[in-house]
Amino acid sequence: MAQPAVGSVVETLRQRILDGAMAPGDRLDEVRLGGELEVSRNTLREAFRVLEHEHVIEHRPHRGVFVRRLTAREAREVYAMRRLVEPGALREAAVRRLAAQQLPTAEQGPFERAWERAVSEVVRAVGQGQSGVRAGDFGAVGTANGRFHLAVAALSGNDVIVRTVRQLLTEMRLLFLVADSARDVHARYVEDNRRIADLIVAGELVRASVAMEDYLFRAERHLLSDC
Amino acid sequence: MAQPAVGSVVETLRQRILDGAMAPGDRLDEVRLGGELEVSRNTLREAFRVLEHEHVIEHRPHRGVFVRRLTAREAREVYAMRRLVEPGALREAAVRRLAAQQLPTAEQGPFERAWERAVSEVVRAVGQGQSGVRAGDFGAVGTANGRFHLAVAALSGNDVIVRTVRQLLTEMRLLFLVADSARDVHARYVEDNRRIADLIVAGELVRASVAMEDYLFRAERHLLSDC
DNA sequence: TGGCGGCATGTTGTTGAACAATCTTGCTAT
DNA sequence: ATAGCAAGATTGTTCAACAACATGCCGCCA
Repeated sequence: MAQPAVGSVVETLRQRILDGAMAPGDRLDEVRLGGELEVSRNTLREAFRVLEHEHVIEHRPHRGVFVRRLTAREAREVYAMRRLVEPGALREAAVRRLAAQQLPTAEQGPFERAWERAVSEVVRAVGQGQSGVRAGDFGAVGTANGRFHLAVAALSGNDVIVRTVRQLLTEMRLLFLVADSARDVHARYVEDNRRIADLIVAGELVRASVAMEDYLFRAERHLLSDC
Repeated sequence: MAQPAVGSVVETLRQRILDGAMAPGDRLDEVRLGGELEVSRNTLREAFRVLEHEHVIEHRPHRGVFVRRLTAREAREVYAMRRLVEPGALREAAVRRLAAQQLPTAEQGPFERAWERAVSEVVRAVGQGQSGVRAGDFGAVGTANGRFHLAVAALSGNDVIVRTVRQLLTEMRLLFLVADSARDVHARYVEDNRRIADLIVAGELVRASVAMEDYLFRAERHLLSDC
């Protein structure tokens, strides 16, 4: 019991589902899964409660839990939400930076170091996406894309925003499981990510915000065109 | 077992906590609470997992679960998020209405009816707030305020937005448990709610969006001035 | 007197078996 | 073919037990 069991069960199941090991609509049998993961039904059920609240699974009383199946409508809703939060996070980052410049010079150093670290994570995610495209590894491209958007959200310095974006990105992965275009939809936008990252590095955060909104509009149209 | 037990335990505990029956920092003892609510420890633990994910309680491994204590920083973060989402929901509502006007006339009727219902819920919440103020019932004012903001979010027609706002409002109630100004902070803004509702009724959704953002800025300053 | 290690105690973490409640399936009788 | 029913399977919940961990107390040593 190095790590509490429920936590690792949650991680295992989430990864299995988001990696496509189980298809949307599949039922998760308590006794079978319990035997497979070597945990009791009670522990498994605690994990189910967490995943249900993450919207990864759906709980139908007395019927079991199922891998969530997202509708086209939900896809539109998630994108609409992302258009509010992600560009907003960049505007938040902009005012945060402005505010930092009016701090006593003693406190500007630590802030600047934290800022550079956050920006470098954005740049790193873009790099991973690019090398993923070159290697033809679309799974890696998808992972890198998630890291990019999470890193951008983190620029806001706002944990509430970050955890909301993380939630939305999880639901996006659920979406890509059923979308035919999932294979190349990420790859197609690696260049967009780079452009946004360039603006961030240049300190042009408001322009980055606009570019992000534009990207989200196009990505939504692209994805919804085939599902 | 008319209703599955876990669900009602979650509701009971959430209500108890948000009504102030337990103070932030209090520990929730598994065996004591289990005896009190007449459920087993396992059932109670499932409920804890849900409430933890709602950020109502905090789980410290091997130590127990505690009523969440929000910091001033988290308060700022929640307000920053609300400033992104709630005005955004009103802008979403604006484009949704514009789009509906270009629908075939056959489908405009149902949309218009649903819209009127949603608007009337906003107006009703304002009325409840006003009568709460007249009666001096601050608890009712707080409840009405929550209903108002949730109803405004619902105008977007976006469930993802609605559930995010619901989550944020829950955390707000946790905030008001410790803020001295909680008593009158809601009452002070009932007039703001009415003004926003008037704009919504008049179809001036973009102006309502701006008024909402302004309101959230002032409410944040007011609340943070004493905590 | 003032820490410091270590045991006693209480609480959480997890299990497995048990049973009730509910859903599903397939059969039967019409 | 279909309505209704019986049998089987699965979920919902409880209980008792024990392992793992945290905390506080007590005496020990300096």
